[in-house]
Amino acid sequence: MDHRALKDSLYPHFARIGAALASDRRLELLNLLAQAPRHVEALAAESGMSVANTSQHLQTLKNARLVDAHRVGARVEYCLADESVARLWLALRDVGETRLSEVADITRRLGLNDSRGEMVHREDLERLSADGSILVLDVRPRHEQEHGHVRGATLIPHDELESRLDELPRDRRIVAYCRGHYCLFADVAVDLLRQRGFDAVRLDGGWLEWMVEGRPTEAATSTENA
Amino acid sequence: MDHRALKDSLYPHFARIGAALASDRRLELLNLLAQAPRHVEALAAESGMSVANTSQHLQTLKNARLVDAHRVGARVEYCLADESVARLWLALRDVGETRLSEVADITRRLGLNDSRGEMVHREDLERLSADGSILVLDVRPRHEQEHGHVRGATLIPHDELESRLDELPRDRRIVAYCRGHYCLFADVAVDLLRQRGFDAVRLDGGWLEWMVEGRPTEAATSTENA
DNA sequence: TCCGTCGTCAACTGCTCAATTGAATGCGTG
DNA sequence: CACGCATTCAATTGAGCAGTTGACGACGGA
Repeated sequence: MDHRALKDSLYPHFARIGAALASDRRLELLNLLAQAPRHVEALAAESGMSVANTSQHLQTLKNARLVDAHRVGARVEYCLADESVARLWLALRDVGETRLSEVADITRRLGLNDSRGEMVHREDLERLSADGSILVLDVRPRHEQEHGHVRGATLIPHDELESRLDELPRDRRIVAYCRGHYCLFADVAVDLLRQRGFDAVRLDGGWLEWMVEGRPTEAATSTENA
Repeated sequence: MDHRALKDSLYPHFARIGAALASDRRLELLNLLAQAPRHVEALAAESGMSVANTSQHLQTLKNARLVDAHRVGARVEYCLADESVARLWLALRDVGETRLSEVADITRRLGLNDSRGEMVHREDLERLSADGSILVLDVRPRHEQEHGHVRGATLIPHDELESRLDELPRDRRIVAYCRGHYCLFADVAVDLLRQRGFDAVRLDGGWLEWMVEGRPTEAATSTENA
């Protein structure tokens, strides 16, 4: 039956997506783009690749329809195509975490477990933030904050934190977050804040997990997404 | 900082998983294994590959920790490693459906849209089944049914359906399901049942989607998973 | 309008992977 | 204890991808 033939013609298309995910460089680019759109040169700098190589990988991702590109003045800005792509990347990471022992080893050596006992979970954050018992602190780089952040969060990039401590309250717990599971900005921030006498913990996960779960967000100054 | 180096050493591991997903043959094997465990020869037959080739691809999947293998008598049975792998495969399919126009084209030519207006959604099925207003019918191959099925479903493999129509009620709606989104068993079954005067519709999705969402299931005769 | 900058394309090399064939391994059975 | 079957391994071929270098194209600013 040709139904069979048609159905089998689907798999090569899905395999195209798999092929796009088969390179560590491209996954790194996807991870960066999951935080905020960026132009090629920035992606090259942040990933440590040559511009030409970065461009090639971006073409591959674009052909697999995982990212979109559009010109902004002289530059070309790339962004994640869709929230389903972010979910795919999280699903891939989840399989790696649960199934690849090497990933668990590296995670342990990153010290990501040390503070595990003291994390606030995402489902609790909205309530705690709403009743004013905590302050939510975003310590990601500025342009990622501007592209979108947890609704109501205070925005202080990690490299400005030390000089802006006077903006933070000493009578409330501070919950810091950054890009996501493997990002250390929030851990570093929590360490600093504690040394200075603040009551600080990090959020379980980060912007990526928050957004994919459809929790309330806002961008720059205007509000979106109830 | 070596934190950076450690973090970057994660990506190659995730890319291993991506590489395992980069072949249409392997995705077909994964899709089959997502229904029920199988031995190599059965997988080779169902996928139309040589046994040696099938075995090689299974090794690749096993090295990426996406499937597990264990001996059963003279044979080696392969099964999906984890439910997170099923979620990954669904996430991949979802990106393909929303982003690849070719996939949408093929889906349309499969006629999967024709009956879309008449599908029962998964979140409604439990309720309808519990209060006895419908009968849930599983038309997948027998050994897939035995490995697990929707709790309370009636099990009639598609190739036995015509000869077992007397087991089905004429005073209740029948909701048929099969493997999942791209599987046609349920569509064929619904057509047949309607020709014979039954009130039949198909379920939106199938076993794969049902299981991944954690809905009630049972295996063979014994019950599990509340 | 011309120049400088940003990004892409083309060509090339080294490597990895898919599939085939044929041989070897390991298990259950007689 | 050896035979037979299911599966895996080894070796080979051809195709395809990663990364570099250098040239080209497109846009904004002066």
